[in-house]
Amino acid sequence: MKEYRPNEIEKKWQDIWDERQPFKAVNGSAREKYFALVEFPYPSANGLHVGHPRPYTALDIVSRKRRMEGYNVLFAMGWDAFGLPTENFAIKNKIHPAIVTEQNVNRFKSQLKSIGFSFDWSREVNTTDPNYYKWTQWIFLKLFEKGLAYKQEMPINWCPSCKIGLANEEVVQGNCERCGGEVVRRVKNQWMLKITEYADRLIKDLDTVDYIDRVRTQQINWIGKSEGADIDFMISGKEDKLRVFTTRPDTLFGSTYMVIAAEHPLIDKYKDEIKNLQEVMNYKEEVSKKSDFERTELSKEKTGVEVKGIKAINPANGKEIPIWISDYVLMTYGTGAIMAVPGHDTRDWEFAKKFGLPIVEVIKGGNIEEEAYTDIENGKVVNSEFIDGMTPTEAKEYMINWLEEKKLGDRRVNFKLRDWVFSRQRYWGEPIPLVHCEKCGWVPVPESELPLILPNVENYEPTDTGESPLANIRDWVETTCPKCGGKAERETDTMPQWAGSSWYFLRYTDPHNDSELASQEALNYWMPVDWYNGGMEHTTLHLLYSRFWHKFLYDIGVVPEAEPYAKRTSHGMILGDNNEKMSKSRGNVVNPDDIVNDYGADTLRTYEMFIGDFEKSVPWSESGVKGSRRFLERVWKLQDIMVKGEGYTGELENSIHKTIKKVSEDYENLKFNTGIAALMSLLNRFNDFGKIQKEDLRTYLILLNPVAPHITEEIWQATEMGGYLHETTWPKYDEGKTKDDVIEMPIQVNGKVRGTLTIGIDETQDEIREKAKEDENISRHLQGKTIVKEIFVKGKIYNIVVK
RNA sequence: GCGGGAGUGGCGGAACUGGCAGACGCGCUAGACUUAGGAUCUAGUGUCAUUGACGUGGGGGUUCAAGUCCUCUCUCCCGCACCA
Repeated sequence: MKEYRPNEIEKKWQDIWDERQPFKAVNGSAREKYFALVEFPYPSANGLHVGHPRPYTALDIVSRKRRMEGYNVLFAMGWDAFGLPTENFAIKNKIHPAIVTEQNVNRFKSQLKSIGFSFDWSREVNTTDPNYYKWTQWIFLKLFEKGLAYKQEMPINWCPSCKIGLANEEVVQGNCERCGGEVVRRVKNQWMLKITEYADRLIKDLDTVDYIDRVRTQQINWIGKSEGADIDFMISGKEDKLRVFTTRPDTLFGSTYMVIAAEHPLIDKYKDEIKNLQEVMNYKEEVSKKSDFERTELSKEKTGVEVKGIKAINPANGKEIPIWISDYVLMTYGTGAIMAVPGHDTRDWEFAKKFGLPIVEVIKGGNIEEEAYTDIENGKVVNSEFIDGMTPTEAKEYMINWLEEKKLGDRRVNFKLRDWVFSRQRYWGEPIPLVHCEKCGWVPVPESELPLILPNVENYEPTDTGESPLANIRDWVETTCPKCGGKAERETDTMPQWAGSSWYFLRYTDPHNDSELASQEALNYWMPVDWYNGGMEHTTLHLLYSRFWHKFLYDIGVVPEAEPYAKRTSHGMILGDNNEKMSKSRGNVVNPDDIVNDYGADTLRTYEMFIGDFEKSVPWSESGVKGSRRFLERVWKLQDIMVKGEGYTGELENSIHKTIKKVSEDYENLKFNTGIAALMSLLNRFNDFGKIQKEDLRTYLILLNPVAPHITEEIWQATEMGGYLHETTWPKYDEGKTKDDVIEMPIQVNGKVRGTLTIGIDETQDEIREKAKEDENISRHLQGKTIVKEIFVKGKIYNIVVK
């Protein structure tokens, strides 16, 4: 027998796969389909790192298994290639981002190929390809047409010294990453997408799909539906109202002051009557430097300023209460103003304590001297006139009706979810296909003119006015209005990277279609995605954005299903061997090329699946890699112990059936680590027994094939199993042969194991009790005691309780 | 801070629905083979302790029985909307 040389055999099989195309997905097939999806990567200049292959291998295993089960499988790959790092790299190195992208894609592709994934490469997509982004732009125009895209003043991070807008990531603790100067927030008119219009459906339809719990709950909480009321507080002495949103109208009588966001229009409106306007404006200036995230941090000391000169009236009891501004109230949530109930809200309580504002108890049940009592399930309403004695939940409902009746407010459902800021003042993104005409306003570029090609520029740096680099290309910007033919200017902002990644899986179904984003037949056949695996970090943005777009496409009749993904799972991150996140700066990045060269792709794949719980993050370990290589060496040597014989070896038969069952189930349930462990155990069993027959090996190779496709194909061929392993069918097991007739049952005395008995599966409790009494060790613990209770769980345990 | 998740030997992890904690692998120890060993094979390996006790981040509880359930608590990781 030859030595195991992974580099040779892996190249050999990859060439055979390229030649024979066994992983090609077929459109219009009569076979049942299976659409497996992994998140397509951002092709960075650093190349692949060992974190990438983890999810890819997992769904490659599922895809390979499905093909052997007879499915027509769609498993493809592409490139999410627009984005900031490429642009920054291009600026720094004076290379066009398209060239940088091409280089990176080539590198990624050859790396992925060397690992032997069964992607259908004929369906490769690239978000920066005009034939692709034509349809990204098309979807945007449909959103615009349906009124789901609108312009709004939104803050951006602005570096006054570099004179450019910065991404959040480029702001490090309030300072510019480039020059270190202080970053301020500056408003800019930006394109927004109304994802909030879909908020309710994005929650509700989670019931129709199979997402792992943590993804589901994180999405629900991110959307953050809360039910309550909008309440109007009169401004004292004016015919003007201040509207607040609250989830606790039951505590209205306990509202002793109000807080409005620093940006609230009320301040501007009454600036002549505010006695401490300078102080208020100074505070507003301070707040404008902070992000929402910093502003709402509870741990920090509360800050705020009273707006002197104007007061509000609590509509429940007519009392006059002060108005404050504070950074913990955000203009982006609710109405930008709150009624503060310090007795029953933690942040209000802290604020009131700090500034000496009155705290009134309106729900009995806690000690409001010590802390806010926020329980809505328990307690009784007090000090609240007509709702005294109710439970908070009853009072909430009563108050909402009361407010509506008195025209003091309305029932209101609010979402934490905010609309999607869709504009970027950047070069390397899809141009937004709209032109602005003095007469006609915003007019879409006609569909026939799509794709609107991203023009070449000399300089990719954003302009010092905060516009995108495209704004400098005057002959591109200046155009005519498609509607009236008059002078018009193009939108110069580009789309965020999320745009292209919100629908890429649809393109996989029909990647070369130039008249539709994908044909109806292709979408009807392939959608929805049967299994989508990706990182937890994409749960609230990418996953939600793509569900939103898909629902929109469903509403306009482009896609056949309301939900894009039938099933969503998530993998853990691979950390460096020092247990920290892999990063260039930490110097702990492992390149998969090195592992493939030194140990082989099959070893890399096996190790990544065996490394630990697929759903948890795990540190990389080079010695663990060696262990996986050793395992494959031992698999290779199975050829040495093969003997003549028909069917399974009798003594090994039950173990084989059990392993088929275990491995088949584990591959379906993200339990790749225990699946491989079962294969290792069976290997040990084979070696202990000393000889195996052809059929034993045959089944073994099929079970291992999805994890280690090259070595198994090679052994398959070397042992003349016939045909190709990738063309064979997945083995079946006989349930009866997975069960043992005789088991080792632990016998406990007072809950402690005092011995194990070998018993037949059908033996009765009485029989086992007698056996237990005969056992030396067990009987010693029963000696001189009386049996007070016996617990017998058939096939599991027997516990004798004595006194 | 808010939202989500995780803590089990020296290390990665396993444990179905509450039923023998530590499968499988790494590492380590001893032995065999070998000119050699960072190769391979064999045996052992939770801790302490002479037949037993202790042991799943920590405290309390429920139960015949708890890694698993309840309660309080500590630590770490992910996300927070312009990184993808």
